Amino acid sequence: MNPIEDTMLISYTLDAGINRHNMNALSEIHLGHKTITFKELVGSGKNKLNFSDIELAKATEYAAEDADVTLRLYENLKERMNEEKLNKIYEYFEKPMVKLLAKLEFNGIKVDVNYLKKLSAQFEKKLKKIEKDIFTVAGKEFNIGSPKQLGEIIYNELKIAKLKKTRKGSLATNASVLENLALTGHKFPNLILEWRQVSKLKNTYTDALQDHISSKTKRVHTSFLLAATNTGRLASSDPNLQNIPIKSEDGREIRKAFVADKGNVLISADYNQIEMRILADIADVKELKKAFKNNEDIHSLTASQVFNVPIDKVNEDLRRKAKAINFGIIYGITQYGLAKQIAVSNQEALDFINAYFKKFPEIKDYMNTTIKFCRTRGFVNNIFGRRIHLRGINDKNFSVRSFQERAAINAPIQGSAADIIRLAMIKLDQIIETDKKFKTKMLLQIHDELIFECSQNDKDYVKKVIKEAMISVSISDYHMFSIPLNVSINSGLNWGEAH
DNA sequence: CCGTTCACG
DNA sequence: ACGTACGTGAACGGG
Repeated sequence: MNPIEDTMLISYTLDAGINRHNMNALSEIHLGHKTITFKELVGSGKNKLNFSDIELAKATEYAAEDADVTLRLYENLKERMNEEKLNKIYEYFEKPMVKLLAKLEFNGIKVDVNYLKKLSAQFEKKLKKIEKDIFTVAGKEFNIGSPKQLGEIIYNELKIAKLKKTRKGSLATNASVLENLALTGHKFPNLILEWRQVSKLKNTYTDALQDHISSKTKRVHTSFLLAATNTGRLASSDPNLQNIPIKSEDGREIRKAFVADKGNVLISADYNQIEMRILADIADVKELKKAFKNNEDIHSLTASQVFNVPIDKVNEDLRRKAKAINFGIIYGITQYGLAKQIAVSNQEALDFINAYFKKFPEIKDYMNTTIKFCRTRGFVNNIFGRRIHLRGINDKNFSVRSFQERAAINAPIQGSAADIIRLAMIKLDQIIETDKKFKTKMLLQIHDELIFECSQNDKDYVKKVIKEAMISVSISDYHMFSIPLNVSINSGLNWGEAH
């Protein structure tokens, strides 16, 4: 029995994709009452007061309104939730997360501050060096971090290629544009790309992370947001620990700064290709389901089907392309998107997509059915019955409508994966609270990955239990999976090593 | 405060 | 005829 209720989470369960879920917004929408905001109460800028300095009568009015509005919202939303039969989503997927995430936030994760400082200095040196080269090539000094100034140099001074503009009409200098410019043989674009990467790592990670270390615990404590995404995923902020680098060489170094306490290890447990598995399940894709049951390499299989070559003749390049197609499918593929991603012509991309749908016709059916359903109902469901609303699905603007259609295809897949890992977290939290032999702390969730910390001595048992729990959520009361789940699990003294 | 860019799944 | 692959948050520049 969990007696705590939360209007924000009820609203999220009912209206994800329609509203924001904070009390002020909900009050205006459902009660037609504009609340006193905290900002109005305490002021802003240099006149900003502390809550303790607010006149008692005013503080009372604010606090009483808060309580009144919350109760009225609860009565209002609870009714709708029961009528629409969404109470199970709220009870089983939302409510248990509140206390659980509080524990994750409270636990925090240790970072090696000296190591971060060393990395910062290293990046700084690298930046200075690249900066010098950039100014030499440009023939003058400018703010490399200003896309406006950079665009001027690229298109007006160096005249590397003809103008590319962003949606809003400014000069485009993003990575994909620069990569194309690099093909002209000019060295400038690659210098910028390198500078961008290193400055990103330094500013956003090695420098900023140090400011987030708690002086009390010497650890970093993120905030997990439970009602921020449309799909059921969590989000993380202050700092965001769900986008710590891993893809580049320099980036991976940053993961090593996340360390286990003395005598402990970090454990990382990843669902393998969970979204492709869910696609195979919801779209009932015979070939894919068979492949997952037989533990086959799914991207090689795709390559062999789409490019019509025997599976043992699939080379690295074909596999890479097939992998991009599989990702694209989950995002609601377009020929333009795929063409850009794997650097082929629009026609070739279209041919690949057509070949793909011919081999996996159930996927095309799933897409059509999902969009049709969404057009009439205004929302889609994931495998557990979570609802995601797509407000613009019938918009008369082609671009808006297409965007919503792709989101409608993606939402049940991404959202089912999000709810599967929620179940795993809830299950593991119960084990943590009840199994005296299972001594471990849950630290982070990164969409398809969980990070734990436990004693060196316990790690073998802990890993076994985690893996078993994550894999077995599939045979729960909520949904019978037609495909097995798989989990990779590793441990080490730091996050880089545990991955 | 918005737009651009880029880090992640 | 659209100029997009889905979902996020943070840093920075510039009005």
